[in-house]
Amino acid sequence: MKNEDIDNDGVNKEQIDPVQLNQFVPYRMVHLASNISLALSKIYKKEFDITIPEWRVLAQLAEQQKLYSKDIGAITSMDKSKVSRAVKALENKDYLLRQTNIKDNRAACLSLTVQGKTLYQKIAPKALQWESELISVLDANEHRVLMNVLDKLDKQVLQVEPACNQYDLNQSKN
Amino acid sequence: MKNEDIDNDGVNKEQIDPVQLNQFVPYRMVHLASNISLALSKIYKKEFDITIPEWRVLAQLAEQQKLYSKDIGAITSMDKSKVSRAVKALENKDYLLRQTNIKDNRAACLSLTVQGKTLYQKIAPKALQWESELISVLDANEHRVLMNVLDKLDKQVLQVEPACNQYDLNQSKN
DNA sequence: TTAATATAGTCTCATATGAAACTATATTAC
DNA sequence: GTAATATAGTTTCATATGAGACTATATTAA
Repeated sequence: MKNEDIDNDGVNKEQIDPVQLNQFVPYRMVHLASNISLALSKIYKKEFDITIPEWRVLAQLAEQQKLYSKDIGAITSMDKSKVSRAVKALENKDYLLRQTNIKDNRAACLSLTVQGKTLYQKIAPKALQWESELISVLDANEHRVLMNVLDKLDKQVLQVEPACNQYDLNQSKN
Repeated sequence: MKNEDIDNDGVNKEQIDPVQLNQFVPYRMVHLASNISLALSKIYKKEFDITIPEWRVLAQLAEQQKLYSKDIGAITSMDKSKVSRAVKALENKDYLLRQTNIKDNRAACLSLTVQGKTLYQKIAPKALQWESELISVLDANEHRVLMNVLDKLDKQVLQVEPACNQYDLNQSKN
């Protein structure tokens, strides 16, 4: 044990590292993402009256032309409820067309209407412009490292989680 | 105009850059943060039965000893409703003590109980261990750049947003 | 002192969410 | 063919959220 200091509540101090939230990567990532999400959602909402899930569906369909809800969920990492709601909302606004698959009546092939494509063409430049202003404070190296780090952490976050649920992590500490 | 291709819906293609979500920093950050948040919240919930807002309050009070709700909100970037709920929950579980400020009856000085400090000492090593496993895939340089990038983007995200709300960004494109 | 304003924190309300139940359809096993 | 199982997508339900109304208290202006 590092030292024997006991504070006036009888709790041993300095025994453990304090978690400084400001240097704690999970907090920093979640906090930044929340601000990014908030800023973009305001733009999407105010200027185009769509939500972020709707925007993701729109962007995927603009890129891929035709997709099933299932595929959109897989590509955008949104669960099927979220996709279902976003698709329904876009359809109600006439941005999206469903065509039931003749081979499988459960699934509907989704594509954008002309209005949907037009909307996308209005939003996409703003989204890219917003992103470019955001990352304008990074130099080329920082941007490159960031994208690489995001790739690595995306993979690693899926590896770390189950370990924590199944084993006592402190075992590996001693 | 780059070219004159018109697709069969009459929509001009290749006129605009497509937004590839996988290279779109906002999407990547939000997606990663969501997975991080989900993984950590499962651990906090399963092993300690607390939420992420409660964890943040706990961590701040462990670091600072005594704080007002207002300060915790400011430090952790949580709105007052969220702080209020987290404080109430921690108090109900006897992890936190409120002492009304004699000088100002509106505010309560918050501190951790012995149980609260003990809980923190159990969670903190797990949280740090989880983080260290997460970032174990980064080398020293990547980690350093990441922290620096997070600092820069934290500041910049607050700068970019209002501009988008007030001006047409496309103006600066031409 | 009294009125007007500001502040700390709680509560209400409308909305967003994921998990899981559910419907309808398709596929597989027999 | 029929039963059992799997799948696509919707809906329900319980929970988490932020905005803003609200309560109680404090401060400032007159």
